[in-house]
Amino acid sequence: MDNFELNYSNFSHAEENYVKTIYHLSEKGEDVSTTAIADELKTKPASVSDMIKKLAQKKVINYVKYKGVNLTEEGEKIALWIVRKHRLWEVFLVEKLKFNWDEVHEVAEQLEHIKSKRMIDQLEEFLGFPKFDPHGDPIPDKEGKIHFIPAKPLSEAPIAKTLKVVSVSDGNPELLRYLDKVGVAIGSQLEIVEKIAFDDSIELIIDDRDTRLVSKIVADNILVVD
Amino acid sequence: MDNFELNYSNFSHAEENYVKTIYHLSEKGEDVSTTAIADELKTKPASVSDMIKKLAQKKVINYVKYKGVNLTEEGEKIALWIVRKHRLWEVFLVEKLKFNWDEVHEVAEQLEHIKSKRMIDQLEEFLGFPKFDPHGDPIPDKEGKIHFIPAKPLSEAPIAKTLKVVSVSDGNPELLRYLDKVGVAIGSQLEIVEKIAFDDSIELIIDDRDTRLVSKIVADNILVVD
DNA sequence: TTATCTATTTTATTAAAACAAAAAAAATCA
DNA sequence: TGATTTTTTTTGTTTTAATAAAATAGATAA
Repeated sequence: MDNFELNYSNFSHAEENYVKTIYHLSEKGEDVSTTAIADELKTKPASVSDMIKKLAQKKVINYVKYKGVNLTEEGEKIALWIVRKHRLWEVFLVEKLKFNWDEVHEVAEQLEHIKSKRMIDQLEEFLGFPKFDPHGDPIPDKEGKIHFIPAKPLSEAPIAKTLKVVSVSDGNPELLRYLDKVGVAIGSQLEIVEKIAFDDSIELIIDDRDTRLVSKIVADNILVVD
Repeated sequence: MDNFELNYSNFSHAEENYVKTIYHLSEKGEDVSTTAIADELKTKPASVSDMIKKLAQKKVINYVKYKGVNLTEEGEKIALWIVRKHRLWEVFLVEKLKFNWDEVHEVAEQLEHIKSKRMIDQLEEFLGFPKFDPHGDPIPDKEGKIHFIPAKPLSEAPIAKTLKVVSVSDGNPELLRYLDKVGVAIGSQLEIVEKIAFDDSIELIIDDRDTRLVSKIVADNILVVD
């Protein structure tokens, strides 16, 4: 409580990455499998099995052999603390250092491991207490609270309604550059004209101007509200 | 030349710390001993012996058994690149995040290992191309050039002359807090009134106002020009 | 100049995090 | 259900960076 980070300074770089990955993978609610973690971290299931045991001992995950893992309350706190750092640094890179939104992820992956609660709280103030990162993802506050926007993927949104883009998947720079090209940004207005049943691609109007066809995979990675 | 950092991304955290330490220890000109490195890095001579061999293989140091080490040209470039990062981050922490000069070292030690030339060059621009860090140490430019000010320790400065503080040793937070208390900062004017031969302490006037007695060890860590 | 002391290096271990190969459990399919 | 496939775990190695203890080189002193 007092010093949010002191408690977490026993965690190595690698451990932090596992906790963060498990956090992201369990956003769907289910237990996370060994292979899912291995794929995400570009490592092998054997390595994951090992690390999982260690993290279970440290009480940051619940682990039942062969059944997958999920974060404990403590584990979630740690994950949110890392996510907070990651997203605040992303804002800094875009707002202050003129990075494009497709260029920040890799550097933020490094910066998120810097240990200094003081620095992050000051950074947040310096940035004017932003609520979202450059991709529209919410930034946990200093107590680790995070406010989710109830958005859905464009691929599941209703037809012929005015939609607003609230966030896009941040992991893939190519997607972000593609969105730049077609003029989709956070806050853009979209309207679905037609869903092509054959391949689930979507024809839409962007900001009442351009008509575009986007593939299902693109539509999956754009979150909208109506 | 093109990407200053890409060439250096083969270096681990630990290796970078060794190179940086050897750089600082060899500022006096002589070869650096195994024990000196071990003391500085709070590790054991046996560990240093191991690492030294690896760094010599990587051609960043010249190493003759039992005779100590010094940096090659390549090694010096790497050291200067790390120093550049460290000092720019220190400026950021003080100027933008309101850290005091005694609070920045530890965090900068972490930040200096972040690999992104782009970020550092942008950071430098964002900070207005500062030439010195908060302790008065010069910041290497993007080509790794560094401009030393020909200063000497207060303990070796002449008596009864107007002196200007150009830098102070950054490693010790307690010294920095002490200097805050007695009103010595970068740019302060000092005049030595008397050198006490018995213990080499120095009586001086600070900014034409306060008279103070400082110990030799303090005077060793304040660099001045006249 | 030999003996002693100190600094350095070598050797053998340890811990973290990874991997491949083998073994075991769970899931799927026929 | 039983057989096969897939997933997960175990076992045994590897690499990096550290350590302690032992061996050796260099410096110092008698």
